[in-house]
Amino acid sequence: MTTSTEENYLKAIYHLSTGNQNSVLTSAIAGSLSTSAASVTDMIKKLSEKNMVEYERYHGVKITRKGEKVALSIIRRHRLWEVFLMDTLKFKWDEVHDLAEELEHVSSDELTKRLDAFLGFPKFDPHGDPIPDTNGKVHSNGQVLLSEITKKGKYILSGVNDHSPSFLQYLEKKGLIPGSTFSIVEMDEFDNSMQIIFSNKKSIFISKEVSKNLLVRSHE
Amino acid sequence: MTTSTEENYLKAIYHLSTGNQNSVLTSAIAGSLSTSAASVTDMIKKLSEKNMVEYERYHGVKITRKGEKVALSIIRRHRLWEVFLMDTLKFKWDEVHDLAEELEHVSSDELTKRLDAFLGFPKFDPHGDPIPDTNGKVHSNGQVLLSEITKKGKYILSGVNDHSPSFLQYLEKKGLIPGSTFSIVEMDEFDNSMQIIFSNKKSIFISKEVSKNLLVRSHE
DNA sequence: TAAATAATTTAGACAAGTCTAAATTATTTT
DNA sequence: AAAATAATTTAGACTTGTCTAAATTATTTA
Repeated sequence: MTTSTEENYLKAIYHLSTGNQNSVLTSAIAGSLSTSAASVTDMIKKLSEKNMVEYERYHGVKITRKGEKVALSIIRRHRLWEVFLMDTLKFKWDEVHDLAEELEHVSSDELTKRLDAFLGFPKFDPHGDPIPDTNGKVHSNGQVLLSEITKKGKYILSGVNDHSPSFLQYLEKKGLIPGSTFSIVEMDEFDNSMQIIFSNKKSIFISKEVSKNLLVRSHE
Repeated sequence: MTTSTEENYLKAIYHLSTGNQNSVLTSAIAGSLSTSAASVTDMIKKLSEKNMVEYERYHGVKITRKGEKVALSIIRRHRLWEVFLMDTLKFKWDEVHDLAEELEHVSSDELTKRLDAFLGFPKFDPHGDPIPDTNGKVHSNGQVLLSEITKKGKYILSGVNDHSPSFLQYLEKKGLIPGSTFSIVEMDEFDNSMQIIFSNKKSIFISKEVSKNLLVRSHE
């Protein structure tokens, strides 16, 4: 089986892999998990032994299908618990991430199955991120990073990539909540900032720092 | 703070203490946690450093008020999760113990508080055991071990001390579910077995092995 | 009460996961 | 393409929790 620690490494590697065809570098994993590069190297060897990742010395790792399945099952649990914490226990969206981080490691497929049923088989978590299904498939959902978008138009905020309370509180203050729709008014080539306008005519500026953590879908 | 392992030791020591004024012996803890006496000695020293137990070499430990508070807060979480698993997720009563054993270590007082409110502030878990309140008080509830009872009469099954699936399944088969009422018909001095009869006239024998794991209250 | 037995503790080792500092390999700069 | 810099790995150590085997202390038996 997998330990909680292994699961956290696999999640991090999975997240760093998406959108990105290349190998995931040791330093990226270390940064993401706030640990040392040396520790990452040790764990990578262990995961490689278990065929969860393909490891090439000095060149990072690629997650295997087996490792990806483990990662997706943890992400599935995480997002279901987030729905539970918000919908059932009425936590706020910036409070659920850390708790879900603990609950996701309770290892019972039956529990996950029943929780899913109780919640009414939700397809997205409170941050708008899709919940992988039992077979480890994600409804990719046409999501793109706002920072990658090149043409103006109407978009809907469908998810976030940074789940820290401070970021979520910032978004809320600005009116950027999953499901909110807006149009891009202007994009600045130099600093990659953009100006957007909501349906209520309120307009705000968004820096690259922010837009690279926002997932959006085209709206009509 | 306390680790999951420390919490499990404190729970075990607390349970072994109740009803029993004496010190808890190393071997009893080792038996209860299926670990070696040597490991118990090591952990006891650590808990003693933290003033969770009073330790006297070769003579076992007594739990302190501080240690007891930690134990009761874990037991509170455990029993609330059991209620959640049965009432909300529809697990059977012999399936909830092991899951609650994992969930109880998720450390958030806010989570416990909201779970409690969501469940409607239950006072007993599905096995009939009382749920300690936030201040670490247990409504002792007049419970006595069936094996300690000396006079015949009517009793109500209010809890169990063995939460293993096999024991619970055995009880269910015999009709012994929390809340069931029965009268003691006969008590055998030699092997400490007894015969009881339910209100529906069905009668069964109960061995000492079983009665020492059943908690009852006098019924009128 | 002395000998035998049982319980407990100590000593030394191991596994998982972590760290810092030093050595190695890649990459970038000039 | 060699030198400088950056990234990665190795070496060795530490912590938590565990174990077995040996030594010590308590308890029981005769």
